[in-house]
Amino acid sequence: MTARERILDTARRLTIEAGSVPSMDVVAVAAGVSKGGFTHHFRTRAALLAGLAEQSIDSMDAALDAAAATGDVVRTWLQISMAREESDLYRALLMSFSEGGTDTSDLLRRSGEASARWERLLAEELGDPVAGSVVRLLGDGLVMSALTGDTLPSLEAILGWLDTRRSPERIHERDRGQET
Amino acid sequence: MTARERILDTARRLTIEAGSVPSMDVVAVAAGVSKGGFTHHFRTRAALLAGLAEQSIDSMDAALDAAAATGDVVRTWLQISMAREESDLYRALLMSFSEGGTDTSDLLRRSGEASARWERLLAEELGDPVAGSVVRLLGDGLVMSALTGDTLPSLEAILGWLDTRRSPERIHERDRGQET
DNA sequence: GGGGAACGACCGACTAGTCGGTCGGTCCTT
DNA sequence: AAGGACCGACCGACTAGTCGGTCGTTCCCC
Repeated sequence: MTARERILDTARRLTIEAGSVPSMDVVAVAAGVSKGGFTHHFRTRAALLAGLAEQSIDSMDAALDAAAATGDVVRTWLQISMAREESDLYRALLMSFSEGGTDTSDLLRRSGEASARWERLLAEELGDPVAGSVVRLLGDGLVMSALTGDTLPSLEAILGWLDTRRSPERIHERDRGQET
Repeated sequence: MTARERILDTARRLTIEAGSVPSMDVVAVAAGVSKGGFTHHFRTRAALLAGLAEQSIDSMDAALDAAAATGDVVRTWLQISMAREESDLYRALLMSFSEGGTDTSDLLRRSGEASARWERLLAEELGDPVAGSVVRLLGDGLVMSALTGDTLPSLEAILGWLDTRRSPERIHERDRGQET
């Protein structure tokens, strides 16, 4: 495991634990690397944020692309959005992006592009652009409200509510599962 | 207008403009008050955040309570969630709450209680607890995703999508408007 | 009713610490 | 010996919070 990977993994873990991306010094110490060693791999804080974001977006892309093959995009999207770790990381990253100071405009842009990509997958599976937007926003809402520790409805309850929204033939198609 | 109100209003404006709650010094200068005068009214940063949160939650409570009288809770909730200023302020506040350091646990608690209150109003109007949760989360998602500047569906599109989800007699009831 | 004590509002310099970032240097590999 | 990986002391900007002090007002007692 290279030092860069070690730094990135440590930063990810600390971010999830703390709820916000820690300072460069803290990450460096926790990763067992000197300040100089840290800046050798991540010249600026924005570079660290970009690394974390790339890691996160890539894994989400992979999960949703795989789910698209079996018609499970909606379930996967909501499932990941409800996962504690993913929520904390994603929220902390978005928070850091809007911190004043370091230029994070292209991070926000890339994050927005990823959201649009995922929304497209959702819309395709649901056969309705508005439904795609709604479910995508629903996931973002799950991430957001995990912060205040609200009691959330179960994944199955949400999926059930969504299913009654769909036309009968689509429900039937879904019930047949992955045999298509 | 008292100095305290001036500080609070200035902090609110700067927060919306910057996307995050500015430092105490910045707020003090912008409000035309000295550092000492500032701390006289807000002893700690957490006190400032609490002031902003109270202001925000109170206005939301007032709007939704008024909407409940005319059966417009869902529309009002989504409308406010889509409003630029409200989104920016609400997001910035939640972000500040999870900043490490100052004790903001009761701020998060109060925010969570407010969310639960609003979700109850939504569920009552929709006649379904799961639908109430979903719409509440939808609003949170709108707030969240306003950060990345995504193109959002129109309010009418979302309301239309939600209406087809409701049972026929309820749609009819809604179409008759406020005459009940 | 006049003098002084007490009060709250406000001031601004100061502290102690954290932050992101820089830089000259060392070590190890090829 | 050359270059990438890594080291750690250092810098300046900024942060939240403290503290001693200055006003104008009010209230009380003689």
